[in-house]
Amino acid sequence: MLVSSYQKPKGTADILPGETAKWHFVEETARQIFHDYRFQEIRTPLFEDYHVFSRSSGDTSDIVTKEMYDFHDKGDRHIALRPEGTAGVVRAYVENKLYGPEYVKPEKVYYMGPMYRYERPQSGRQREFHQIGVEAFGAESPAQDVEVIAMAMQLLNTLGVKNLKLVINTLGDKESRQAYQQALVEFLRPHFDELSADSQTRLEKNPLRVLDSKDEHDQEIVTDAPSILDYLDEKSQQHFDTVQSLLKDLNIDFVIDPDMVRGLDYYNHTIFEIMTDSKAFGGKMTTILAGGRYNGLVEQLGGPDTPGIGFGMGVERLMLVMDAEDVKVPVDDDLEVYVVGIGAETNATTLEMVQALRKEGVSADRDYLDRKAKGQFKTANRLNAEYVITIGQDEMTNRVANVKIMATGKQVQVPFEQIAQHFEQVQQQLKEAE
RNA sequence: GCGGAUUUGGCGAAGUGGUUAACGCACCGGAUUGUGGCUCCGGCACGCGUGGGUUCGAUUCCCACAAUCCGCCCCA
Repeated sequence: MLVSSYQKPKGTADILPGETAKWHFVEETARQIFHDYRFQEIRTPLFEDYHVFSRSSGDTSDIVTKEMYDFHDKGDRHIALRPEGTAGVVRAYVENKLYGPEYVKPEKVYYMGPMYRYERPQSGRQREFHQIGVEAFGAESPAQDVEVIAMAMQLLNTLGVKNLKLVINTLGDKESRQAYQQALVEFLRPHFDELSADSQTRLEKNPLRVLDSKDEHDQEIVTDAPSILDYLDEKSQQHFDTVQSLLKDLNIDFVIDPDMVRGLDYYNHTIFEIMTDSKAFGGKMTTILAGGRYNGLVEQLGGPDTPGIGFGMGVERLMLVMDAEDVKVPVDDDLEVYVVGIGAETNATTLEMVQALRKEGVSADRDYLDRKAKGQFKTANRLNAEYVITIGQDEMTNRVANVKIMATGKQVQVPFEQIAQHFEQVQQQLKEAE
């Protein structure tokens, strides 16, 4: 036997035929729900100019500084595989001038596909992974925030994920955020020496990140830190209040976590995460979907001042949860008819038979390995065939085949023509004869 | 980037410094020259992650590397 020396790249995964049904289920469910909310699909490149991500995500974010899967191509262009979906979509929105007056606003789009981050693989984390996400451009209204959140909740509910916890926060507008950041730095600076090394760095580069430090002592210090909620200007406060009241109107439960921040720098106003304590992650609260508002990002990437909001969901993580909760995925791999041919002379006839059945819309298959009748029946049984049609010398002569109902073992003779043209009638007759 | 564990056939899993690497499952064939189950019989690793080293001899000892899994950081 030839020993394969090839292995998939670290952190990637093959999605095999047995698993794709689950992917179809997730993707089709998402498409259907997005359709109902009037979001349309957008497809953008898997790679972009490096700066599309570095400028949008923030030069100090971890994604840019250590997780970007980037390289220089033969034309010495600095390319990066997309680490997340929003930046590329915004770039496409701007480049194709989807903000133009001929488009109905808001522009609502969704995407699904692979994302890339250069990091150590572990449970629920790969270098190539998949996200399903949405973006809505052009609406500043809190109702748009709530629509996006409600759609996310409906998606996860429909997919059978239990124990969902919606956590929201606001970062306010630019001014509010700056005022808060200043207050936070002033509060933290006296504690600088007590902070963990990581948080000391964060204080320099992105002070808000100190808030969600995992370090216990950091957490103690942060307990008394000022809250963003006390630094919102009137407009920001009003936006956040309206988001909350609309969520209540829709009976969507949520909690506010004023310490929640985001890994990407472009967010402002409403940010949210949907978490679950599924046993897939050892019962610890884990985020499977996250998003927020990013007013200003479109402008940052060269477009007109345009508000936006969206979310991204990690598909592999979602599926770990679905597995743990034993979500039943509809599988559509049932075989209706297996055609058994006996003897090499039946080769053409059995092929014609399966083709005729397929043209009727019946799923049909046959043997391709020159197996004997017994072997073919075993295969039909393994494939869970509903019917087996047997064709041998006599059948070819008389143009009448044996049709066997595998569940009962009952077998009847049916003319070729009837099978090839009206298999549905054959099925009907067999059922009535039961 | 740091730390831990693991790596024997398609899958699970024994095992030993020395002629043919258990066993189970799955699969293939036969008993039944045209019919699914059971049973019985037979077949199925030029090979024990990769590369070196020690040795008369290595899957078994040593070293390096890789991959996988898990944790930290961070995140979906």
